Amino acid sequence: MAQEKQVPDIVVGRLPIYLRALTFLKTEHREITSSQELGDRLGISSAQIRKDLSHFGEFGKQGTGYDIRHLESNLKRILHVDRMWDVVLIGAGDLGHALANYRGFAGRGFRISAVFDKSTDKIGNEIVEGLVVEDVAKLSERVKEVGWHMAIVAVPAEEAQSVANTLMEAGVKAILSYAPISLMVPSGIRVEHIDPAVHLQHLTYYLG
Amino acid sequence: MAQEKQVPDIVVGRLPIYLRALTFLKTEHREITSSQELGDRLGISSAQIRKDLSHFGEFGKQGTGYDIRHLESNLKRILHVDRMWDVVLIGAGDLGHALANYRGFAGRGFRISAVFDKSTDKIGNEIVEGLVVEDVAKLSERVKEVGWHMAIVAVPAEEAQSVANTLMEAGVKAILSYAPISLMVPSGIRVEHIDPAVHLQHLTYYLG
DNA sequence: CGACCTTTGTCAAAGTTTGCACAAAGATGT
DNA sequence: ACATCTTTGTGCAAACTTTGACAAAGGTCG
Repeated sequence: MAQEKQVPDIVVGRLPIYLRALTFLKTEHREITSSQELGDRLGISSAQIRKDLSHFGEFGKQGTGYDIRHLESNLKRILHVDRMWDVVLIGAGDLGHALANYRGFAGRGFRISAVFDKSTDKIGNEIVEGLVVEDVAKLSERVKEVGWHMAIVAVPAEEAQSVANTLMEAGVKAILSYAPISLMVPSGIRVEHIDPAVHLQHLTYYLG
Repeated sequence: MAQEKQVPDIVVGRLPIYLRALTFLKTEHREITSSQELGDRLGISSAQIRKDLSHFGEFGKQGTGYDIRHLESNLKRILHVDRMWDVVLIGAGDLGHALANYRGFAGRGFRISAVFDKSTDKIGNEIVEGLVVEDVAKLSERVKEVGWHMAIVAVPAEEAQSVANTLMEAGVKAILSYAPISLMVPSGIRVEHIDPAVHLQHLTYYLG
């Protein structure tokens, strides 16, 4: 039943979680797992995991479960992270710094390949080995020249929409935004938002 | 219909987004808005916004819309951010640094009130004015003493589960984790995960 | 070999979430 | 004062998502 119909976005959103769990199991030198075990670890029902995976093919073996490396490589293929994506980062503040230095991207398909900021204090600085902060005024030009498809926005709320507009106009198709506003984008462009205060507020609701 | 039945978690999860949008409208010196306008800005249908809010009471006025300050203060009350929450941060790496320095928490109900790390290089450093990194070995003791209810975990994957266990054992009820693993927690404890690679992989699915 | 155990992939049912559509209430403008 | 416009809150139906259950397939072990 490989992708006859469009796969629900909510299912797609769980695949990276499954992939992460498989990579973790590998660090424990495990070779085989089951929907039951994955579900227990992730707090998801085993039926849901089987159903989700069934949208893309048959990866398991009855009576045994899933070969971890096999399922992992299939999920990487499905998510298109069986290649390396160059990502452009806008914002070289504390957060931009943390992202540029984050060691976790490489093993999961991503490389921060350029950093932009508007502050003259930061432009020209080598934020991390081999990565010099460029002037955001050159952003549009450089995106068109290099052809990046993905960007991470780590600028203050006031600047985020205008940076996003520049990126989209220059051809970027997917944005991960850390700015505490909801970016408005036309259909065809995909955005994900990360805002720690939103998550904390979701938690406090239940703290009564 | 104020909270007769339990409100779905998916609805609760949208409230902080609504709250953020209202705060943003205030920066534009707006006083009134409508479900239509909010929906357009957030990419959510107006009916959904009205329905979500109706779980908690009636906040709008027919023919007019919503008074921004009135709805904002109600949402703050509902989410329990009409007070300040002290949050303990574990991990004083680049990310911990960015979080400790983040100016955005204060206006939204949160204050990082202590930082812990295991590295002797970091313990004793003043990570930000008035906030000295403490030894994670003292974490349990200090949490029990002070009684924090919320924590942010910004340590490497290998240490995250054990830090979370310490926190829960010491009485923490809600955790925001930046570690790239799914924390296993008993029911009664709430966890939210932030993992940029997960979001990026969700995006690459659609980049074909 | 055969009995028994495990686990997948899938169907149908149950449960949840969203969106339409509209009455009621309030605004606006002549 | 009235017609017209706007916008809420909600009942209902449609769409979507999750779960339970099970046949089929494969493994284990005496």
